[in-house]
Parts: sequence; structure tokens; C-alpha cells
Amino acid sequence: MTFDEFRTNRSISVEDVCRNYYSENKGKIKIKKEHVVIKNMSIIMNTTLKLSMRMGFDAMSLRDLSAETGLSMGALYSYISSKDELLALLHRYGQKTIKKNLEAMVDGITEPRKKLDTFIRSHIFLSELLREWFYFFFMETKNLGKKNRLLPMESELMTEQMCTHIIEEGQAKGVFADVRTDLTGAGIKALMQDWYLKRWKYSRRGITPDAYADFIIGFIEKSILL
Amino acid sequence: MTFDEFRTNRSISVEDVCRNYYSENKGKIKIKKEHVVIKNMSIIMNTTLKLSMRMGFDAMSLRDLSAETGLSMGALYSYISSKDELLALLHRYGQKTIKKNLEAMVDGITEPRKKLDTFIRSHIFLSELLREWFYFFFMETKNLGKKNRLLPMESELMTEQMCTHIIEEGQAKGVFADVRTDLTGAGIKALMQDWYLKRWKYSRRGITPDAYADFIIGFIEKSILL
DNA sequence: GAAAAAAAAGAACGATCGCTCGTTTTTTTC
DNA sequence: GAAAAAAACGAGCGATCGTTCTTTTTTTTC
Repeated sequence: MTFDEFRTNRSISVEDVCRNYYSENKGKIKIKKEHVVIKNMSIIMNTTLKLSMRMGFDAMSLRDLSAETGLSMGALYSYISSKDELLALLHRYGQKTIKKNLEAMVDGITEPRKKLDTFIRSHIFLSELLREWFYFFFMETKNLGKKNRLLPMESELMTEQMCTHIIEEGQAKGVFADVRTDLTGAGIKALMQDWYLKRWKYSRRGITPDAYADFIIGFIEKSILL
Repeated sequence: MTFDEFRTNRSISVEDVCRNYYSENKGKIKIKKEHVVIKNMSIIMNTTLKLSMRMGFDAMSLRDLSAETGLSMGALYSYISSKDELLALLHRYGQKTIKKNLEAMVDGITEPRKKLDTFIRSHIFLSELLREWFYFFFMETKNLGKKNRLLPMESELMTEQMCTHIIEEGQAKGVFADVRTDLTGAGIKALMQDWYLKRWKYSRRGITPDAYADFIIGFIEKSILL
């Protein structure tokens, strides 16, 4: 699977996140028509991610957001109830959508080596498509309310555990060496994460998602293959 | 070298950073006595790092900083000229001090495998001692002025290049395999960085700096050793 | 196409921000 | 220990923040 194949097959969009958000918050949102919510909420989410990447969520004022989205201050507050809530919902519904996608990716694959390859490759490709989301999840965790404070940690551990489980399965089947699964899982996560945290570095060097995935997978297999 | 040995041998402190800052900014600082500057500037720096880790530099108000340091608003402005400048100086003088320390660590070592081992181990140990600094360097880069915008990138590339060079030396001497040095260097950097970016994860699991260093070095050597 | 409903608009509010500056307190000097 | 220098203080400034609310505009309904 190449990145181009991945991109055309997986049609993942912000609107999925919006639809999810809308269906669970019909009561709280002042706007009645679903298609209006989806349209403007998508703009709000995308613009928030963009501005957060540029100046950080905290430094972004709602007037900045208003100017960039083309929506008035009043209009913004028809869709969100507060700035804190905007931060929280991006984390909550974004992570949820991505988790669903990640889990679907290795579904049905049993051969451990193939499974690990697919998972790593898919993760890198997905984070390439949704780079702003992944970056946001890591960088904008400080001002989450008590209710959502643990969300970033949970998602970090979830991704890591998916790696760990694949390795354990491989070890049970006698395909992978007897390495420390916890630290190996953490290492794989760190290497996958570097792709979207340091995108500027890899862009500058002209390294494609495919090349990065190939390298990382080779790197890891040297360590865990018998 | 264990972490405990490292800790006792390397007496690195904030005051070094302060002294460096003071000697280059005597003109701008309103306080005359050096020992007063060192004392209070150390408090300001440490407190800023602490509050930034807790709530983010942007969300930290100077009144927060005033309350936590015990210095009045007016007193703060006797040491710094603006909040932006505080951010910039922490990056500038912090990075400078750490760079100096990092370079000294592999000084004199010629055997490639030993050199790589020492560099990785030292980096992990140093980031353990100065965890708040390393974390700050990575997380608080958004609102750096034009003059210092490239600083974080430069330091990222510098660390990476130190890895890359060691690997190239090893390849030239026929000790290391013919791997891609750029991506391997990037990978090592990512793995070292994970230690201080996800300290909570490793703390929770009771993984010591020594254990982490051992694992990472073993992990990498599997990939690059002939 | 007029009445009703929905959505967008943007001025205004209190709170808080970074920052200043006249005053007070502390330390040094002789 | 009084005078001078250094340092700390903290109320107050204008700007900007998140948020609200009344008004205007747009869309839908019949």
C-alpha cells in the first residue's frame, strides 16, 4: 500500500467529526439545520487547527478566529458555547474519529509481521492526511478542563498498546524476538509521532511518507525479527 | 556511567544560564548587583519553567509569575523587559548552555560505538536533570519573535547532526552498517526526545533513566551494528 | 411576496492582560 | 546613624480578552 492508494481509498474528512459532534449535541447548538452546522462547524474546526498550528490555541483570540472564518463573533457562539469547549470538542471528537479509523486498519490481518507493517504504515499515512489534527492533539493539551484532562494520555497509551499487542502476538507465534514489549511499543510510537511533530524537517529533505514508513519499519524489524 | 554518577559529576544549574544572561545584558538590566540578579533571575527562570509546564507559557500571566516568585510586578520588570523577551531569553541562553554541555560529553571519545553510546546516554541523563528546560524548548516555540524563530529548529538539527556524524564516522571505520544516516539520526533524536516529552509515562512505569538508555542504545545498535 | 423562523451581525460589558511609574522600603556608604 | 543609592512595591493605564445581547439580514413557509 502506497500513500497515494491510501489517500484515495480512505476518504476521511472533518465533516465526519462534525456530524458526530452535531448528533451528540443537538440540544446545545443554537443552529437548527444540520447542513448549516456541518458547513460552518467544519470551517471553524479547520480554521482553529490552522491558527493553532501558526500561533497556538491560547494565543488565538476568538476575533482572530472570527476574521479567518468569516463568521461574526455572534455567529461563532451559535456553534460553540465557549473557547474552552471548542478546545475540548476538538480533542474529544477528533480523537474518537481517528481511533475508529486506526482500529479499522489492521482489522482482519493475522500475520504479525504484516500486521505491524500495516499498522505503522497506516498510522504514518493517516497522520499525514490529518496532520493538523495529530499535531493539535499533542501540542494543545494544557488547558483542557478536568473532564478531558486524561484524554491525551489515554490516546497515547492506546496507540502504544496497539503496537504492544501486535508484538506480543508475534512473540506468541514465534515470529518476533523476545524484546521488551512495553519499551518497544513506546519506541515505535515515538518514531511514528516524529513524522507529524517534525513535518518541517522531513518536508525540507523531500522525504515522502512512503520513504519514512519504509525506513521506520525496516528499523524496527531489525530489532524484533528473529 | 550510571545516572547517579552523571548527576554528581555534572553540576549543571540554572545559575550558569543566569550568569551568562547577566554578562551579556548588563546594560539592559536595571538591577546593579550581580548576586541579586543571579538570585532573582534564577527564581524567575525556574518559576517560569514550572508554570509553563503546568499551564503553558501563554496562559501564564505575569501576575501568576509575580505571585509564584514572590516578586512584585515592578520587581519583575527590573529583570526582564517584556514577557516576549522572557520567552526569548529562556530559549536563547538555555539552549546555549545545553549545547555547550552536550558537546563536552563526547569530547575525546574516538571509538564510534562507545561514542554513540555515550552521546545517547548523556543526552538522556542531561534531559532528565534539566527536564523542564528540554520540555520548554519543544513546547513553547510558537510565540518567539522573528529574531529567534529559527532557534528551535537549529537546535533540533544540531542534536540530530551530532548523531549523524557519529554514525558516519562509524561507517567510515567499518564499524557501522550502511544505513541511511539522515533518517537514522532523526530516529535516534526522536527516541531520545520521547524520554522528556513523555516523562509521565515512564515515571508511571518505574522506568529509570538507565533502563531507558540501555534499551534505546540496544534498539539502535541492532539496526546499525554490522 | 408577506409573515415567521433561522442565522448572522457587531457593539458593548466586565475581567484580565502586559506594562508603567511615582512611592516606599531596604541596603549601602561614609 | 543619617544621607544616598538600590531594589521592591503595587495601584493604575490602555488594550484586548471571552462572552453576551439586541438588532439586522437571510432563509423558509404558506
